[in-house]
Amino acid sequence: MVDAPQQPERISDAEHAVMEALWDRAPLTASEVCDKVCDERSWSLATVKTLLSRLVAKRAVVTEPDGKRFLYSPGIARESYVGTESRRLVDRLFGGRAAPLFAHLAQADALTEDDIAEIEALLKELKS
Amino acid sequence: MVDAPQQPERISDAEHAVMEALWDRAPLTASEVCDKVCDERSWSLATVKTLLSRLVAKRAVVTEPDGKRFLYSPGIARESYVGTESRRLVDRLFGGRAAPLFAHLAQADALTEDDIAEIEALLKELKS
DNA sequence: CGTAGTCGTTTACACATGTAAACAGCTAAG
DNA sequence: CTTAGCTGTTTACATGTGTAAACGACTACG
Repeated sequence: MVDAPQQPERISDAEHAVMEALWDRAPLTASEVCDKVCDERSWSLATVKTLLSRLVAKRAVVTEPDGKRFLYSPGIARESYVGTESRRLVDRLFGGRAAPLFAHLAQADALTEDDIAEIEALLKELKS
Repeated sequence: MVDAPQQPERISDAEHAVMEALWDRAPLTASEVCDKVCDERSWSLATVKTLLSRLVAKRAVVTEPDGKRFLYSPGIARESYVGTESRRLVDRLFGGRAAPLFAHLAQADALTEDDIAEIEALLKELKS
């Protein structure tokens, strides 16, 4: 084990868009990834290739050879990424407590009727 | 009005630490800010001065002359910053909906008993 | 009156990020 | 066989960020 712990390296905004494409469907080739993201963000294929390389370097994306080219797949679960990022925000802005975040969203009218209903349901489940 | 809309410029991680100091108490001099943050992050006064300048440039911090030096105060409300950042996260990771964020926190055991109780109370209030 | 300390400002420099062109290798079509 | 078209890799360059030293102005102590 030369490489053991490997705390998750930070994924940038642009890189994140690429990850989303791969989380949605994988494995994909570089140009397939581009097809999925390039119109939205108006990137060139070159840009996507750079981002993919960087993600591979960070081990956030893994490759598998397919003939002469590569197929790219996520190297980390979306769950895990979302977890780290949410935790980061809650720690930085709400002292690590989730309730103040919730309070803030409520106060900012960021909660729809549906949100409220769903959260209520989840709460009920948590107490069972 | 030369300058009207001014969408909030991004505040970096290090800058954020300085903002927290000023949100906690203001106005402060540069070295007072340093006193509050420099041990935690082991920064030099020089670093704090740089961060303050950048924040002033971004208009996230405002200055008021006090004799020969400046007193620094937040130029944006913490509320507002927290709002933007929370929104960013919810948009990027949860499709703009708050319920999935909540679901995620619940599933990741990031909710304490107290959180749950508080959220329940808030929900009750929302429905009144 | 010099000089040590304290301000804010300028300059510095390495690394991250956004964005992409250039290049080298290979394959498929003429 | 040449060449157009894909690959992935290398190189590029501007801007942002973390971190700080250097500098110039001023004040207060000796």
